Amino acid sequence: MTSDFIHFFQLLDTLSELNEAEKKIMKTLFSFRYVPKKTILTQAGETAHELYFINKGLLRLYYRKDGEEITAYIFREHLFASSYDSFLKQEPGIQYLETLEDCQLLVINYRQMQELYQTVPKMHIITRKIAEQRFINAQQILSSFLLDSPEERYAKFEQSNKDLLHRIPHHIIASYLGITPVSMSRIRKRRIEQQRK
Amino acid sequence: MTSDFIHFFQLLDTLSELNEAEKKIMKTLFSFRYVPKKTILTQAGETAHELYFINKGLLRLYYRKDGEEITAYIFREHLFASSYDSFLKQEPGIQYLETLEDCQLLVINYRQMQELYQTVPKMHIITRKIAEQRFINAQQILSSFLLDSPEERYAKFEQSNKDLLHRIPHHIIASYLGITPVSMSRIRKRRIEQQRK
DNA sequence: CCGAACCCTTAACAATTGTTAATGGAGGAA
DNA sequence: TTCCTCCATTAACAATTGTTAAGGGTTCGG
Repeated sequence: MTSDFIHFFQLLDTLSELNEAEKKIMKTLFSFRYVPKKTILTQAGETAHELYFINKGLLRLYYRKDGEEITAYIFREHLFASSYDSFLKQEPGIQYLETLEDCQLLVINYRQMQELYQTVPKMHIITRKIAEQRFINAQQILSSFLLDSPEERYAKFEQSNKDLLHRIPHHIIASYLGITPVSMSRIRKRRIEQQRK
Repeated sequence: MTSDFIHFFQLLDTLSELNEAEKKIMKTLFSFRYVPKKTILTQAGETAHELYFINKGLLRLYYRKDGEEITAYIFREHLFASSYDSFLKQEPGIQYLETLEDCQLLVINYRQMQELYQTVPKMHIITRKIAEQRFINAQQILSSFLLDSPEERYAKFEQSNKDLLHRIPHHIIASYLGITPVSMSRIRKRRIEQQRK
Protein backbone atom coordinates (compact mmCIF):
# COMPACT_ATOMS: atom_id res chain seq x y z
CA MET A 1 0.00 0.00 0.00
CA THR A 2 1.15 3.51 -0.79
CA SER A 3 -0.04 4.78 2.57
CA ASP A 4 2.65 2.62 4.17
CA PHE A 5 5.24 4.92 2.65
CA ILE A 6 3.84 8.32 3.55
CA HIS A 7 6.18 9.15 6.42
CA PHE A 8 9.03 7.35 4.73
CA PHE A 9 9.03 9.60 1.69
CA GLN A 10 8.17 12.60 3.79
CA LEU A 11 11.52 12.13 5.53
CA LEU A 12 13.47 11.28 2.39
CA ASP A 13 12.12 14.30 0.52
CA THR A 14 13.70 16.57 3.10
CA LEU A 15 17.08 14.98 2.33
CA SER A 16 17.05 14.80 -1.45
CA GLU A 17 14.33 15.22 -4.03
CA LEU A 18 13.20 11.90 -5.46
CA ASN A 19 11.25 11.45 -8.67
CA GLU A 20 8.44 8.95 -9.11
CA ALA A 21 10.62 6.38 -10.86
CA GLU A 22 13.03 6.38 -7.95
CA LYS A 23 10.21 6.10 -5.45
CA LYS A 24 8.79 3.19 -7.35
CA ILE A 25 12.07 1.32 -7.12
CA MET A 26 12.21 1.96 -3.42
CA LYS A 27 8.71 0.66 -2.91
CA THR A 28 9.70 -2.62 -4.49
CA LEU A 29 12.81 -2.97 -2.34
CA PHE A 30 11.34 -2.06 1.01
CA SER A 31 8.73 -4.45 2.35
CA PHE A 32 6.10 -3.93 4.99
CA ARG A 33 6.21 -6.04 8.13
CA TYR A 34 4.19 -6.25 11.28
CA VAL A 35 6.19 -7.25 14.33
CA PRO A 36 4.71 -7.90 17.78
CA LYS A 37 6.07 -6.45 20.99
CA LYS A 38 9.20 -7.99 22.54
CA THR A 39 10.45 -9.47 19.29
CA ILE A 40 14.21 -9.61 18.90
CA LEU A 41 15.10 -8.45 15.40
CA THR A 42 18.86 -8.78 15.75
CA GLN A 43 20.80 -10.98 18.13
CA ALA A 44 24.23 -10.15 19.48
CA GLY A 45 26.77 -12.50 17.96
CA GLU A 46 24.90 -12.55 14.67
CA THR A 47 25.11 -10.26 11.68
CA ALA A 48 22.31 -7.75 11.19
CA HIS A 49 20.94 -8.33 7.73
CA GLU A 50 18.18 -5.78 7.79
CA LEU A 51 17.57 -2.08 8.16
CA TYR A 52 14.20 -0.83 9.41
CA PHE A 53 12.12 2.28 9.03
CA ILE A 54 9.62 2.60 11.86
CA ASN A 55 6.11 3.48 10.76
CA LYS A 56 4.66 2.82 14.16
CA GLY A 57 5.99 1.59 17.47
CA LEU A 58 9.24 1.73 19.40
CA LEU A 59 12.48 -0.20 19.10
CA ARG A 60 15.40 -0.35 21.42
CA LEU A 61 19.03 -1.23 20.91
CA TYR A 62 20.76 -2.75 23.90
CA TYR A 63 23.82 -4.48 25.20
CA ARG A 64 23.97 -7.32 27.64
CA LYS A 65 26.46 -7.26 30.47
CA ASP A 66 26.46 -9.80 33.29
CA GLY A 67 22.97 -10.87 32.32
CA GLU A 68 21.75 -7.29 32.53
CA GLU A 69 20.28 -5.38 29.62
CA ILE A 70 21.71 -1.94 29.01
CA THR A 71 19.91 0.30 26.57
CA ALA A 72 22.01 2.07 23.97
CA TYR A 73 19.22 3.81 22.12
CA ILE A 74 15.47 4.04 21.81
CA PHE A 75 14.15 4.47 18.28
CA ARG A 76 10.94 6.38 17.73
CA GLU A 77 8.42 6.46 14.93
CA HIS A 78 9.70 7.69 11.56
CA LEU A 79 13.32 6.87 12.19
CA PHE A 80 15.62 4.38 10.57
CA ALA A 81 16.80 1.75 13.01
CA SER A 82 19.28 -1.08 12.96
CA SER A 83 22.20 -2.56 14.78
CA TYR A 84 24.16 -0.24 12.50
CA ASP A 85 27.58 -1.38 13.53
CA SER A 86 26.82 -4.92 12.45
CA PHE A 87 24.67 -3.94 9.47
CA LEU A 88 27.22 -1.56 7.97
CA LYS A 89 30.20 -3.83 8.47
CA GLN A 90 28.20 -7.01 7.83
CA GLU A 91 29.93 -8.60 10.78
CA PRO A 92 28.53 -10.07 13.99
CA GLY A 93 27.71 -7.30 16.45
CA ILE A 94 27.33 -7.08 20.20
CA GLN A 95 23.96 -5.35 20.25
CA TYR A 96 20.41 -6.61 20.38
CA LEU A 97 17.59 -4.88 18.56
CA GLU A 98 14.13 -5.47 20.00
CA THR A 99 10.62 -4.11 19.68
CA LEU A 100 9.24 -2.37 22.75
CA GLU A 101 5.74 -2.19 21.28
CA ASP A 102 3.85 -3.80 18.45
CA CYS A 103 5.51 -2.28 15.38
CA GLN A 104 4.78 -1.52 11.77
CA LEU A 105 8.09 -1.54 9.93
CA LEU A 106 9.48 -1.04 6.46
CA VAL A 107 12.31 -3.50 5.92
CA ILE A 108 15.23 -3.72 3.53
CA ASN A 109 18.08 -6.18 3.62
CA TYR A 110 21.75 -5.55 2.94
CA ARG A 111 21.75 -7.02 -0.55
CA GLN A 112 18.73 -4.97 -1.53
CA MET A 113 20.40 -1.92 -0.04
CA GLN A 114 23.41 -2.38 -2.32
CA GLU A 115 21.03 -2.76 -5.24
CA LEU A 116 19.41 0.48 -4.21
CA TYR A 117 22.75 2.28 -4.23
CA GLN A 118 23.26 0.99 -7.79
CA THR A 119 19.85 1.88 -9.17
CA VAL A 120 19.28 5.09 -7.22
CA PRO A 121 22.64 6.83 -6.81
CA LYS A 122 20.91 9.63 -4.94
CA MET A 123 20.72 7.11 -2.14
CA HIS A 124 24.34 7.87 -1.32
CA ILE A 125 23.37 11.45 -0.61
CA ILE A 126 20.42 10.39 1.51
CA THR A 127 22.33 7.88 3.59
CA ARG A 128 25.22 10.31 3.92
CA LYS A 129 22.90 12.88 5.45
CA ILE A 130 21.27 10.28 7.66
CA ALA A 131 24.67 9.08 8.85
CA GLU A 132 25.70 12.66 9.53
CA GLN A 133 22.57 13.27 11.56
CA ARG A 134 23.05 10.08 13.50
CA PHE A 135 26.61 11.07 14.24
CA ILE A 136 25.57 14.49 15.48
CA ASN A 137 22.89 12.86 17.58
CA ALA A 138 25.33 10.37 19.10
CA GLN A 139 27.70 13.20 19.85
CA GLN A 140 24.95 15.10 21.60
CA ILE A 141 24.14 12.16 23.83
CA LEU A 142 27.82 11.69 24.52
CA SER A 143 28.17 15.34 25.48
CA SER A 144 25.48 14.82 28.07
CA PHE A 145 27.60 12.17 29.74
CA LEU A 146 30.58 14.51 29.78
CA LEU A 147 28.83 17.72 30.78
CA ASP A 148 25.80 16.76 32.83
CA SER A 149 25.16 14.98 36.10
CA PRO A 150 22.80 11.98 36.08
CA GLU A 151 20.12 14.26 37.48
CA GLU A 152 20.54 16.80 34.68
CA ARG A 153 20.54 13.97 32.18
CA TYR A 154 17.25 12.74 33.55
CA ALA A 155 15.80 16.24 33.44
CA LYS A 156 16.73 16.64 29.79
CA PHE A 157 15.33 13.24 28.95
CA GLU A 158 12.07 14.04 30.66
CA GLN A 159 11.83 17.32 28.81
CA SER A 160 12.27 15.88 25.34
CA ASN A 161 10.72 12.45 25.86
CA LYS A 162 7.85 12.99 28.21
CA ASP A 163 5.75 10.32 26.50
CA LEU A 164 8.39 7.60 26.89
CA LEU A 165 8.13 7.76 30.67
CA HIS A 166 4.68 6.27 30.26
CA ARG A 167 5.31 4.05 27.27
CA ILE A 168 8.23 1.97 28.50
CA PRO A 169 9.50 0.56 31.81
CA HIS A 170 11.63 2.94 33.84
CA HIS A 171 14.54 0.58 34.28
CA ILE A 172 15.09 0.69 30.53
CA ILE A 173 15.31 4.45 30.65
CA ALA A 174 17.60 4.29 33.66
CA SER A 175 20.12 2.10 31.86
CA TYR A 176 19.93 4.44 28.86
CA LEU A 177 20.88 7.31 31.18
CA GLY A 178 23.77 5.32 32.60
CA ILE A 179 22.31 4.89 36.07
CA THR A 180 20.53 2.21 38.11
CA PRO A 181 16.74 2.08 38.49
CA VAL A 182 17.22 2.77 42.20
CA SER A 183 19.17 5.91 41.50
CA MET A 184 16.64 7.09 38.95
CA SER A 185 13.85 6.59 41.42
CA ARG A 186 15.72 8.74 43.95
CA ILE A 187 16.24 11.43 41.34
CA ARG A 188 12.54 11.44 40.50
CA LYS A 189 11.70 11.79 44.17
CA ARG A 190 14.13 14.66 44.63
CA ARG A 191 12.64 16.49 41.67
CA ILE A 192 9.07 16.15 42.90
CA GLU A 193 10.09 17.52 46.29
CA GLN A 194 11.83 20.44 44.65
CA GLN A 195 8.79 21.23 42.52
CA ARG A 196 6.70 21.73 45.64
CA LYS A 197 8.67 24.86 46.49
CA MET B 1 53.41 19.34 -2.98
CA THR B 2 52.15 15.90 -3.84
CA SER B 3 53.77 14.41 -0.76
CA ASP B 4 51.36 16.47 1.32
CA PHE B 5 48.56 14.26 0.03
CA ILE B 6 50.07 10.80 0.49
CA HIS B 7 48.13 9.78 3.60
CA PHE B 8 45.08 11.67 2.44
CA PHE B 9 44.66 9.62 -0.73
CA GLN B 10 45.78 6.49 1.05
CA LEU B 11 42.70 6.83 3.24
CA LEU B 12 40.35 7.89 0.45
CA ASP B 13 41.41 5.01 -1.77
CA THR B 14 40.19 2.58 0.84
CA LEU B 15 36.75 4.18 0.66
CA SER B 16 36.27 4.62 -3.08
CA GLU B 17 38.60 4.38 -6.04
CA LEU B 18 39.54 7.79 -7.38
CA ASN B 19 41.05 8.46 -10.78
CA GLU B 20 43.79 10.98 -11.45
CA ALA B 21 41.40 13.67 -12.70
CA GLU B 22 39.42 13.46 -9.50
CA LYS B 23 42.53 13.57 -7.39
CA LYS B 24 43.71 16.62 -9.28
CA ILE B 25 40.49 18.45 -8.46
CA MET B 26 40.85 17.57 -4.84
CA LYS B 27 44.40 18.84 -4.73
CA THR B 28 43.23 22.22 -5.94
CA LEU B 29 40.43 22.42 -3.37
CA PHE B 30 42.34 21.29 -0.31
CA SER B 31 45.11 23.60 0.80
CA PHE B 32 48.07 22.92 3.04
CA ARG B 33 48.40 24.80 6.30
CA TYR B 34 50.83 24.81 9.15
CA VAL B 35 49.26 25.61 12.51
CA PRO B 36 51.20 26.05 15.76
CA LYS B 37 50.28 24.38 19.03
CA LYS B 38 47.41 25.80 21.07
CA THR B 39 45.72 27.49 18.12
CA ILE B 40 41.95 27.64 18.25
CA LEU B 41 40.58 26.72 14.83
CA THR B 42 36.90 27.00 15.70
CA GLN B 43 35.31 29.04 18.45
CA ALA B 44 32.08 28.10 20.20
CA GLY B 45 29.38 30.55 19.17
CA GLU B 46 30.80 30.82 15.69
CA THR B 47 30.17 28.72 12.61
CA ALA B 48 32.86 26.26 11.59
CA HIS B 49 33.76 27.08 8.02
CA GLU B 50 36.50 24.53 7.54
CA LEU B 51 37.12 20.81 7.59
CA TYR B 52 40.62 19.50 8.27
CA PHE B 53 42.63 16.44 7.44
CA ILE B 54 45.48 15.94 9.88
CA ASN B 55 48.80 15.14 8.26
CA LYS B 56 50.71 15.58 11.47
CA GLY B 57 49.83 16.58 15.00
CA LEU B 58 46.87 16.31 17.34
CA LEU B 59 43.62 18.25 17.59
CA ARG B 60 41.04 18.22 20.29
CA LEU B 61 37.39 19.12 20.32
CA TYR B 62 36.07 20.44 23.61
CA TYR B 63 33.21 22.08 25.41
CA ARG B 64 33.41 24.78 28.03
CA LYS B 65 31.31 24.52 31.15
CA ASP B 66 31.69 26.87 34.11
CA GLY B 67 35.04 28.01 32.74
CA GLU B 68 36.25 24.43 32.57
CA GLU B 69 37.31 22.72 29.38
CA ILE B 70 35.80 19.31 28.75
CA THR B 71 37.24 17.24 25.96
CA ALA B 72 34.81 15.63 23.54
CA TYR B 73 37.33 14.03 21.24
CA ILE B 74 41.01 13.82 20.40
CA PHE B 75 41.84 13.63 16.72
CA ARG B 76 44.93 11.76 15.61
CA GLU B 77 47.07 11.87 12.51
CA HIS B 78 45.35 10.87 9.26
CA LEU B 79 41.84 11.65 10.41
CA PHE B 80 39.35 14.23 9.29
CA ALA B 81 38.52 16.69 12.02
CA SER B 82 36.08 19.51 12.49
CA SER B 83 33.43 20.85 14.77
CA TYR B 84 31.15 18.68 12.64
CA ASP B 85 27.93 19.74 14.20
CA SER B 86 28.55 23.34 13.25
CA PHE B 87 30.27 22.56 9.97
CA LEU B 88 27.53 20.28 8.66
CA LYS B 89 24.66 22.51 9.69
CA GLN B 90 26.57 25.73 9.00
CA GLU B 91 25.27 27.12 12.25
CA PRO B 92 27.10 28.39 15.34
CA GLY B 93 28.23 25.46 17.48
CA ILE B 94 29.10 24.98 21.12
CA GLN B 95 32.43 23.26 20.61
CA TYR B 96 35.97 24.52 20.34
CA LEU B 97 38.53 22.93 18.05
CA GLU B 98 42.14 23.44 19.06
CA THR B 99 45.57 22.13 18.18
CA LEU B 100 47.33 20.18 20.92
CA GLU B 101 50.60 20.10 18.98
CA ASP B 102 52.12 21.89 16.03
CA CYS B 103 50.05 20.60 13.14
CA GLN B 104 50.27 20.07 9.41
CA LEU B 105 46.77 20.20 8.02
CA LEU B 106 44.90 19.92 4.75
CA VAL B 107 42.05 22.40 4.76
CA ILE B 108 38.83 22.76 2.79
CA ASN B 109 36.02 25.21 3.45
CA TYR B 110 32.31 24.63 3.22
CA ARG B 111 31.83 26.31 -0.13
CA GLN B 112 34.67 24.33 -1.66
CA MET B 113 33.20 21.19 -0.15
CA GLN B 114 29.91 21.78 -1.97
CA GLU B 115 31.89 22.37 -5.15
CA LEU B 116 33.62 19.07 -4.55
CA TYR B 117 30.28 17.27 -4.26
CA GLN B 118 29.31 18.78 -7.63
CA THR B 119 32.50 17.99 -9.50
CA VAL B 120 33.31 14.66 -7.86
CA PRO B 121 30.01 12.90 -7.10
CA LYS B 122 31.97 9.99 -5.66
CA MET B 123 32.56 12.31 -2.76
CA HIS B 124 29.08 11.48 -1.50
CA ILE B 125 30.11 7.86 -1.14
CA ILE B 126 33.34 8.79 0.61
CA THR B 127 31.75 11.16 3.09
CA ARG B 128 28.92 8.71 3.66
CA LYS B 129 31.40 6.05 4.67
CA ILE B 130 33.35 8.50 6.81
CA ALA B 131 30.16 9.61 8.54
CA GLU B 132 29.21 5.99 9.11
CA GLN B 133 32.58 5.25 10.65
CA ARG B 134 32.37 8.30 12.84
CA PHE B 135 28.94 7.25 13.98
CA ILE B 136 30.12 3.75 14.85
CA ASN B 137 33.05 5.27 16.67
CA ALA B 138 30.86 7.65 18.65
CA GLN B 139 28.59 4.76 19.53
CA GLN B 140 31.55 2.75 20.78
CA ILE B 141 32.64 5.56 23.07
CA LEU B 142 29.09 5.97 24.25
CA SER B 143 28.84 2.26 25.02
CA SER B 144 31.87 2.62 27.25
CA PHE B 145 30.00 5.17 29.36
CA LEU B 146 27.04 2.81 29.65
CA LEU B 147 28.88 -0.46 30.20
CA ASP B 148 32.16 0.39 31.89
CA SER B 149 33.23 1.96 35.15
CA PRO B 150 35.58 4.95 35.00
CA GLU B 151 38.40 2.59 35.89
CA GLU B 152 37.60 0.24 33.01
CA ARG B 153 37.28 3.23 30.72
CA TYR B 154 40.74 4.38 31.71
CA ALA B 155 42.13 0.88 31.19
CA LYS B 156 40.74 0.73 27.67
CA PHE B 157 42.03 4.18 26.86
CA GLU B 158 45.49 3.27 28.09
CA GLN B 159 45.47 0.14 26.00
CA SER B 160 44.56 1.80 22.73
CA ASN B 161 46.19 5.19 23.24
CA LYS B 162 49.36 4.50 25.15
CA ASP B 163 51.23 7.30 23.36
CA LEU B 164 48.68 9.97 24.26
CA LEU B 165 49.42 9.56 27.97
CA HIS B 166 52.81 11.09 27.20
CA ARG B 167 51.80 13.49 24.47
CA ILE B 168 49.07 15.46 26.20
CA PRO B 169 48.25 16.66 29.75
CA HIS B 170 46.39 14.14 31.88
CA HIS B 171 43.58 16.47 32.85
CA ILE B 172 42.56 16.61 29.19
CA ILE B 173 42.33 12.83 29.10
CA ALA B 174 40.44 12.80 32.41
CA SER B 175 37.73 15.09 31.08
CA TYR B 176 37.50 12.95 27.96
CA LEU B 177 36.87 9.94 30.21
CA GLY B 178 34.21 11.84 32.11
CA ILE B 179 36.11 12.03 35.38
CA THR B 180 38.18 14.59 37.32
CA PRO B 181 41.98 14.68 37.20
CA VAL B 182 41.98 13.77 40.90
CA SER B 183 39.93 10.67 40.26
CA MET B 184 42.08 9.67 37.33
CA SER B 185 45.19 10.00 39.45
CA ARG B 186 43.64 7.69 42.03
CA ILE B 187 42.77 5.18 39.35
CA ARG B 188 46.33 5.24 38.05
CA LYS B 189 47.66 4.63 41.54
CA ARG B 190 45.29 1.74 42.13
CA ARG B 191 46.36 0.11 38.88
CA ILE B 192 50.05 0.39 39.65
CA GLU B 193 49.49 -1.20 43.04
CA GLN B 194 47.51 -4.03 41.46
CA GLN B 195 50.23 -4.67 38.91
CA ARG B 196 52.71 -5.36 41.66
CA LYS B 197 50.83 -8.54 42.56
C1' DC C 1 -10.33 -15.35 39.52
C1' DC C 2 -5.92 -16.38 41.19
C1' DG C 3 -0.99 -16.91 40.98
C1' DA C 4 3.25 -15.56 39.10
C1' DA C 5 6.22 -12.48 37.05
C1' DC C 6 7.54 -7.97 36.58
C1' DC C 7 8.50 -3.57 38.24
C1' DC C 8 8.75 0.84 41.00
C1' DT C 9 9.87 2.54 45.30
C1' DT C 10 12.21 2.85 49.69
C1' DA C 11 15.68 1.90 53.15
C1' DA C 12 20.36 0.98 54.86
C1' DC C 13 24.98 0.49 54.03
C1' DA C 14 29.18 0.23 51.06
C1' DA C 15 32.02 2.08 47.54
C1' DT C 16 33.34 5.48 44.47
C1' DT C 17 33.75 9.88 42.85
C1' DG C 18 33.67 14.96 43.48
C1' DT C 19 35.59 19.03 45.97
C1' DT C 20 38.97 21.77 48.03
C1' DA C 21 43.45 22.59 49.23
C1' DA C 22 48.35 21.85 49.67
C1' DT C 23 52.79 20.14 47.89
C1' DG C 24 56.33 19.58 44.78
C1' DG C 25 58.06 18.88 40.16
C1' DA C 26 58.60 20.12 35.26
C1' DG C 27 58.98 23.27 31.62
C1' DG C 28 58.85 27.80 29.46
C1' DA C 29 60.04 32.86 29.43
C1' DA C 30 62.87 36.66 30.43
C1' DT D 1 69.83 30.86 35.88
C1' DT D 2 65.58 32.23 38.19
C1' DC D 3 60.84 33.05 38.33
C1' DC D 4 56.43 31.79 37.14
C1' DT D 5 52.89 29.05 35.40
C1' DC D 6 51.03 24.73 34.69
C1' DC D 7 50.23 20.27 36.21
C1' DA D 8 50.12 15.58 38.68
C1' DT D 9 49.63 13.75 43.03
C1' DT D 10 47.90 13.21 47.65
C1' DA D 11 44.94 13.94 51.65
C1' DA D 12 40.54 14.79 54.01
C1' DC D 13 35.86 15.34 53.78
C1' DA D 14 31.31 15.76 51.40
C1' DA D 15 28.02 14.13 48.17
C1' DT D 16 26.30 10.89 45.10
C1' DT D 17 25.67 6.61 43.27
C1' DG D 18 25.80 1.49 43.56
C1' DT D 19 24.23 -2.72 46.02
C1' DT D 20 21.19 -5.61 48.36
C1' DA D 21 16.91 -6.56 50.09
C1' DA D 22 12.11 -5.99 51.13
C1' DG D 23 7.34 -4.38 50.27
C1' DG D 24 3.54 -3.59 47.52
C1' DG D 25 1.29 -2.56 43.13
C1' DT D 26 0.15 -3.93 38.39
C1' DT D 27 -0.27 -6.93 34.51
C1' DC D 28 -0.80 -11.08 32.15
C1' DG D 29 -1.74 -15.90 31.44
C1' DG D 30 -3.83 -20.11 32.88
